[in-house]
Amino acid sequence: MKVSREQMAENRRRILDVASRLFKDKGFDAVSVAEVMKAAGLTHGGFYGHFGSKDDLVAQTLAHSLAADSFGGSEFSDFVRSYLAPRHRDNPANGCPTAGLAAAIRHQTPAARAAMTDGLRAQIIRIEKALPEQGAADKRRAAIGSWAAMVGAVILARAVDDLKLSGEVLEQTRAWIDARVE
Amino acid sequence: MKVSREQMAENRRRILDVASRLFKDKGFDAVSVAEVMKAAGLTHGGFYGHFGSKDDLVAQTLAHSLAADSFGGSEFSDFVRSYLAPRHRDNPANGCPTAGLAAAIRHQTPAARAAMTDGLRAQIIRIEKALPEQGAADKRRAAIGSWAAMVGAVILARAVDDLKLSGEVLEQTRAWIDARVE
DNA sequence: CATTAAATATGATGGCCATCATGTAAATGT
DNA sequence: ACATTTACATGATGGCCATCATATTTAATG
Repeated sequence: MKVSREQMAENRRRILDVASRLFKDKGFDAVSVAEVMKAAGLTHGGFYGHFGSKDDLVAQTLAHSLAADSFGGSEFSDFVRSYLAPRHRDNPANGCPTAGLAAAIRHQTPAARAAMTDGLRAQIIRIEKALPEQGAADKRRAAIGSWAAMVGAVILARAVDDLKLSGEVLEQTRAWIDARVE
Repeated sequence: MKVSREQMAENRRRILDVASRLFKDKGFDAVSVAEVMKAAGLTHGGFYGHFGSKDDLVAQTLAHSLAADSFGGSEFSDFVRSYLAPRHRDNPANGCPTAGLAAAIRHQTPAARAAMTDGLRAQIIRIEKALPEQGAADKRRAAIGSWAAMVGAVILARAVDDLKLSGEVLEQTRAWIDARVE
């Protein structure tokens, strides 16, 4: 059945939101188009009215979710603390799309890689701005280095089986970044 | 046809080697059992004589490849330099299994996670030993922090579409780690 | 109100893949 | 040498999934 224009726009938004959470939670390959549509409260058939293909959904979902891949204007050290917290490690579905999906983007289409590229560029600039005063060159270096460490630490903490080791990775990385950025 | 005991052992080793390269290159999901066997010079049918399932292959491949996830006893800063080099970024198949596979391990079996856990523990200790003199607590912190940054930087550098940004991620992360570890 | 167009639903289709069943021939042990 | 075991090959099978074809229903239009 046909739905109103706004209903359709909302459906589309819901598909993207739901896809973002599912992809972050289970990975691109483990999520079927039908599963996304069902989670959005629709059936699989209507999917191709919104997106050209699953690859298209992946790319648009990335652009959609990376646009908000940010910290809420908080102090940098607070951002690091919450990013490297067990709560974030344990909730990939609601967490940072870079931590959840960056490694999988190598295997996606050029459009998806382009979305990731834009997202990374924006994130580096956001961190640069949030960093304590230093020279511009040092600032960029610290922004890139600390972001790499944050992303790497969350990925490692999520990969590991042992809660103690996992927590140590988060906490030591946090302290290590903090010491460098003070 | 049956083959000799040594032939069989060599076949098994070749399957693991080939699987390691393929998994790192294309990801667990994108590599089929048949593809692994073919790359090893065999047909798909014999697979289940060596491994109980594809999941079993994944777990054993991880244990196999993470056991060697090391630097050749070199100076730490040389290790960082070669790890964060374009050559490593551009050759996932021959590269570090942690950088290539850590993020995917969340979606694998407990046995795979256990292999990753052991691998990470060992790698942290290797780095601690290679680090310049400091207090033991500082050493562990620096080992974990710099390893997280290295893994994160390679993952980001590989995710991104723009060679300049990708190279900048590698080089700035290298410089950032170097400055902290001197 | 009647007509049209469009958004979803329902229901194929074809391909890929993990796994299994069975055949075959060579290696091993006696 | 022979019997037996066994590593591998060949050839199903069943399930899942992306995509498509077609039907249905209702918003949009005038």
